[in-house]
Amino acid sequence: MNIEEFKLLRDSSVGHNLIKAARIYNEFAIKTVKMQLGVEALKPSHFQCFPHISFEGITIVELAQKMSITKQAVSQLVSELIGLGILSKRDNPIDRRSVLITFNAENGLNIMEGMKALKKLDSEIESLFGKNESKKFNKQLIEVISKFGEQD
Amino acid sequence: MNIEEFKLLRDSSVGHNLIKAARIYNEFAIKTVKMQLGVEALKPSHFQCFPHISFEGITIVELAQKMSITKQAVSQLVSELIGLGILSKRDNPIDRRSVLITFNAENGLNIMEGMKALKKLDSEIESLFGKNESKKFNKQLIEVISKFGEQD
DNA sequence: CTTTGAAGTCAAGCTTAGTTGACTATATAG
DNA sequence: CTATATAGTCAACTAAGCTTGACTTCAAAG
Repeated sequence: MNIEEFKLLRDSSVGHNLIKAARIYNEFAIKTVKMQLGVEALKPSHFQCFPHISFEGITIVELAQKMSITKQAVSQLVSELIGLGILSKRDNPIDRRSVLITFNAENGLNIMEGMKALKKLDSEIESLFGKNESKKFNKQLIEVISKFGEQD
Repeated sequence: MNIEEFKLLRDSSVGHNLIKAARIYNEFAIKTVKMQLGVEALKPSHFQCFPHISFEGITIVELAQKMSITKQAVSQLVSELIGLGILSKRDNPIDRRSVLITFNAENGLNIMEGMKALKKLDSEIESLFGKNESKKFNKQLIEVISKFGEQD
């Protein structure tokens, strides 16, 4: 392999662009949602919780399993998010040791604004590519996930 | 927005899949290159150096600028990579304060094996999508980067 | 009703990936 | 020749994002 080959490889790598695109998109998304929620203290790690929080509620231990981190770490993240008014906790009627974590209903409007902001980002990708191409792009991402992924 | 809408949004988000695909691909790539290089001590942060290292050589300060971190941090990373036999240092003939960092020529074979392993991953994406679709996918990633990115 | 275990919390410590400040050696402008 | 600036290194510190271990409270099996 000579220098030119190396440069070509380095600059044309799909993998490299995949990682770079994700990093840039993620930074943009965090900035956008923070602005929409008006919560400057929101950290990247907080975002990892959201996809697993349902309106029915989820326990700390279940959340920890889904996020593949310890329940102690989750406990910390959740208490921060409750402090920020984003999540809330209620007793689990069928097991008084555990609690059910949900989005904070009183602050529901803000959450929805945040979700809408994310949706808007998604639709910006859609308008960038066109609807059909955007769907195909998404399908390709899912293929990459199942090709190289083990869990989830 | 009701529960079903929320779930749909959460699971179909292109952005979410972009981030997930990149994370999974990255983990897989690091594992693969580590195996090929036979260097268990290689850390994710080390990978950030490679795209900026040319065969002509680059100084610590230049590398720091490209990576957008301090020269002190780069100095640390580079000395680790030299310790691992991956990079090497030579005097800069036109400025004796600085050094030129290159890939280690004596260990060149291994580096090329690592590069080939990465290239193989790329070609696995290509064979997953087909050549034309793969090119389009790459072009779309570049569009995302320029849409949401500021620097680079 | 006792033992065993699971849910959650508190506190301490760890790793990664940096930053900041002080220093040495060399370059360069005047 | 001197003053100032730049390249690199060393060491100490910081922040994020965890883990580990000890503890309390409740559940559930015998």
